[in-house]
Amino acid sequence: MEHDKRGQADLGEAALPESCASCSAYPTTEWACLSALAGDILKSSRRLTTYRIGETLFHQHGAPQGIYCLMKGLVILKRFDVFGNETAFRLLFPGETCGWRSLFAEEEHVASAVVLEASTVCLVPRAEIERMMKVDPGLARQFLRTMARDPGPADAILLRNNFLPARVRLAHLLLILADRCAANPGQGRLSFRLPIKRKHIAALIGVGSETVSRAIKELEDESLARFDKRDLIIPDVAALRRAVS
Amino acid sequence: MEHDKRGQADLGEAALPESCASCSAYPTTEWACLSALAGDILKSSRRLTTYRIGETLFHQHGAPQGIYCLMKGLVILKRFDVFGNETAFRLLFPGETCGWRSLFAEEEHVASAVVLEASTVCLVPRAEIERMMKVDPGLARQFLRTMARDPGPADAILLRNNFLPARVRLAHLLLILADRCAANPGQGRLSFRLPIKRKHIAALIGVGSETVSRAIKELEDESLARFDKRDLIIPDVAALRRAVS
DNA sequence: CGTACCGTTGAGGTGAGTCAAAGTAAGTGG
DNA sequence: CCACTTACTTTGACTCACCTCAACGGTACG
Repeated sequence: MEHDKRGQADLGEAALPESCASCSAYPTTEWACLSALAGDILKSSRRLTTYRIGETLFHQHGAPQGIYCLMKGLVILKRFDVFGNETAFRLLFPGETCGWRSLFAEEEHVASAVVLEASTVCLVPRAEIERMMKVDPGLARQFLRTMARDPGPADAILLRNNFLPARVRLAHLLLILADRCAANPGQGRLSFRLPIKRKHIAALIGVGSETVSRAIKELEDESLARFDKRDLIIPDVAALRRAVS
Repeated sequence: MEHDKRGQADLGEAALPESCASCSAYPTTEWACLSALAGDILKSSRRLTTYRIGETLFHQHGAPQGIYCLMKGLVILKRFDVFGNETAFRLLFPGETCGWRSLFAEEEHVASAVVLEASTVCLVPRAEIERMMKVDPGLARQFLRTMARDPGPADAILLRNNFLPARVRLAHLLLILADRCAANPGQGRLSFRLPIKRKHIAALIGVGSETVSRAIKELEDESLARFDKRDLIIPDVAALRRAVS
């Protein structure tokens, strides 16, 4: 029952693939279960787009167009409430898809998908998803699994829990990010580069960015982590995990 | 794109139904889409159980047994973290199902389902769900829709938002409950009986129960609501909604 | 008629928000 | 390549919302 490791694919400077099956993101996506027939629908219908930092795949309150498949880059899912507060609840790494929740709910988007790093994204239009599901009923099962495993809601319980102090929530986020970003996610020493800015960390754990600064200092004072700009060293993952549980 | 009204079915003192199709909860469940063939599987495999207050349908960390279909009563989904904090994120009303997330994720339960009112529940075993999905691919689509529309994550953004004061979060919860519990959910005056205790309100909006008491008084001071034990009167729903957005 | 739980109220402490300012990095254009 | 602008990060001082602990009345239930 361990976390699966989607989005670890190293896409490097892969050329734009001719077919989806040859895309480096393909094996970790839901499409990997498709038969050749449905695969052809996918290949011929997907629309490849590149996005620059700050652009959005879709906006809160917009109508769902299809499913977005991140080939390269980094995307954050965030939501603005009526008071102007900004809440982030998910990072999207290469090899992951987004946009499916509102598509299957047949409702407007409740979040915006904002590009944090220059990204290459394929959009699979909704009509073709319908067709593929008819051809391959397994695709629905696959998305059922994806949605059920969506870390968003589960993480929220750790990351946005009012009863947990900011320091602990930050630590949880670091552990989650380590799982994704560290070269060798083990139990001992571990170092990696944070993929996001302080303010995104703040939005993910539901505090102000000043509080993130202070929580970072606390972790450093306890020797649980060392920060140097975006570079992070966790001397002892097990110790960090113990400290927050 | 409005909220659908599952769980409004008035089950009264319905006798235990012979078949699922005649169950008062049936029309609002995912099973409603089943063909006669799959319906037979459902009918012959479901296991009906009655629960008393405080009993649980399933425990956090337990293995998923199947999907629970609430015929009568009230269930709360909550999660305990390592610090002993208790966080509730969903109320289950008659005609709704639960247990599907961990089932489809093939992971252990991340929450416990605790009975708040004496409840009548059918368990549909996982093996039969597999069989029904084979016979009726539409069932997978139906659960996709259910999961995508799960109000839990969406509500969490309103109810457990650190940036919103307790008073506002409480108001949001009242509006959500009004949608479910009020006889005539309209825009003007509205009254209904709260289905849950103060401490459950507290767990749902992520504050202590003392804070709930104080937030209640604040709403009363602003004449946005009047509480008398579990009985609630909202003089002007539109005004309340305006006050929190 | 106890016993236990629930709900309210009070007093006190504190974590984190807010505002403001300074330091630091990252772009931008000449 | 440097001056300049802009965005990001950190730090401090202050305030406040909410947590915690504690006490009390009300209610349910055996």
